[in-house]
Amino acid sequence: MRERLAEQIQQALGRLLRAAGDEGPVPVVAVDPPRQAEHGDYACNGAMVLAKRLRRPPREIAQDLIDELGQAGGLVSRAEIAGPGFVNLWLAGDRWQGLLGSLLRAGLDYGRSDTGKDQPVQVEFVSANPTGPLSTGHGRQAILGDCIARLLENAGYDVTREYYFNNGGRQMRVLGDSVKARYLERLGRAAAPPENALKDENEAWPETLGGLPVVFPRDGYQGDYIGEIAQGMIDREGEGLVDEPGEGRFREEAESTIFAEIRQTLSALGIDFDVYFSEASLYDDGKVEETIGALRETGLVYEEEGAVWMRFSALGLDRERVIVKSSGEPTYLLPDVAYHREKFGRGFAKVIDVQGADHKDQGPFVKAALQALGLDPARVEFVFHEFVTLSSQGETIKQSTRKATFITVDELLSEVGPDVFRLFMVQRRPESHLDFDLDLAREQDWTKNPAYYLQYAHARTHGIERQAIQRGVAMPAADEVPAERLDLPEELELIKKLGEFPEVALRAAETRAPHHVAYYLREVAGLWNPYVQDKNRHGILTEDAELTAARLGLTQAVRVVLARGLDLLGMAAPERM
RNA sequence: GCCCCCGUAGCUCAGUUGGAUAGAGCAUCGGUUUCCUAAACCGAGGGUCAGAGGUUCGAGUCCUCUCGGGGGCGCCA
Repeated sequence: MRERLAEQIQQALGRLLRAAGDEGPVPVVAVDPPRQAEHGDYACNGAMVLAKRLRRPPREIAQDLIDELGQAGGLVSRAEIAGPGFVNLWLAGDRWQGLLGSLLRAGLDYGRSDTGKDQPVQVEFVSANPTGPLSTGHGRQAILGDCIARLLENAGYDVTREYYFNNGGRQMRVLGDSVKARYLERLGRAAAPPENALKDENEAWPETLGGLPVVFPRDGYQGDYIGEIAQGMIDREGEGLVDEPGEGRFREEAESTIFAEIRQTLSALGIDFDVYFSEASLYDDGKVEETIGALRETGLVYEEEGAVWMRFSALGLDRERVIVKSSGEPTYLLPDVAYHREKFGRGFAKVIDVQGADHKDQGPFVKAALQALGLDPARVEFVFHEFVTLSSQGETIKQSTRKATFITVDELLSEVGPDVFRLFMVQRRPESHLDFDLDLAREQDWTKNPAYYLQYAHARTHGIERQAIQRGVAMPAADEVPAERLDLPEELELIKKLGEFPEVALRAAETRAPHHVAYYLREVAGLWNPYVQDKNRHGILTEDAELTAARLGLTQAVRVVLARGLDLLGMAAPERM
């Protein structure tokens, strides 16, 4: 409806320009729902945009525009000039009610679009290395990535969810060494480092303690889960592994155990990945070697101090980077470039990498390297999200990754459940810091907890239906809703709001910003809940059968939008609570 | 020192890609109601949009500078 109106306006503006002898292109003008309802259903700024080109006052042009627009094919019932030259437009009364019919006919397809037309898109997110349980920051990324994927699917894209994990390199060696150290400690063959030395990097680190060697790495992983993995190995293998290197069985055991737990956590969040991609496979398949070769051909690779560098300054960046260390081991950057080459090879039209703010600096280097390789860097898009803090009683809960005193996703989930978790994690725009208010999240009162507020609004539509059935009234079929009977201001406002859903979903997809959906749902629920509650003025189930059918139709429409919106956020839409 | 993000009500945050009188939740204070879900609904107060310039019909939004917070600037990932 908005498109049709905008089109009419563009054409009218074109006629105005040509009449004034201006053959230039017609500028695209805004046709937006204004903040204030008194300003009409839509407002257009076209007159002000054209003022300079036509060298006439905007209000005069606005009048011409209205004349030219006529009744716009019956779409518009009223048009007014306002303020500096806005044209406020009111749609013909039955247009909104008509919207209700088309919404109901679309049903659960309402709000879908084919913008993506089956284009393959990859969303890569979480990608945490299997060195420990998921932290709240990973949790945010998991929800953000999954919601972006859902939004893209809703827009018709063929989405692949991918998890890239780094299972080579130093971190994994340290992980294996940490487990082995705990293994030896538990067998009485090594001493645990003193607490104060673990907590404070400036404390002395003893070689031996009570006659036993201290083998735990200085930068080892300190979480309790490390000891549990070690204990598991003792239970199964006894002392048979004392001569096994940390890099071997210990590393493997830790990786597989931790990774299984991560997948379990993701599953509890309702997230399924299509592909788990291991960095190691890039080496096994020769992709890393291939990439070095290709980079060398760009002429931007050189050797210095025994390391292999790439001249990124020639690509407009502020410094050079090492791609292969003097030890012969590639840096993180190299397999990352190889990984993106591999992604491109899989034919994705677009590759979206969701990453934490600490990776912000890396994006440009990957893109520059791809460009140097003759690949289109615009096919990669980075979505960076800021960090998460937890607060309670107005105070921030202190967390430290190194000391493993951070709150895990699992711990949080055991308190608040996946739906609350998801909503809280997706309520902020990615580039804002996110303060997770534990007290509000734990709140059971549905009027206070924003997640329950949305879900209850949905459950209420079912509550009304149950009540209707009890009274022998059925929900009306989509084509049998006498929508013209819905003429209360709050009903029209609600219908108008429901009509925004497709635009909101599409915009959220295009801007990779699921929080828009969360805010929109709050608005819908914020209109719907009071409407239902205010039964003194208007019950849903009335003596008037026709009016009741109309209001049940509205109930159904609200249910569709809330159900679809909750689904875009990956939240359950319960029928009762 | 350089780069990126953020700064909006007491608190946590939105702000439709530059539109009209800047919004929501929580908290606070008042009023109504006892219901299709466990109490809900209505209303009020609260703002120099960090600050200063600039761009233009029009700036919370774009540009420059300053201040404050976070992140990054490694042959870590």
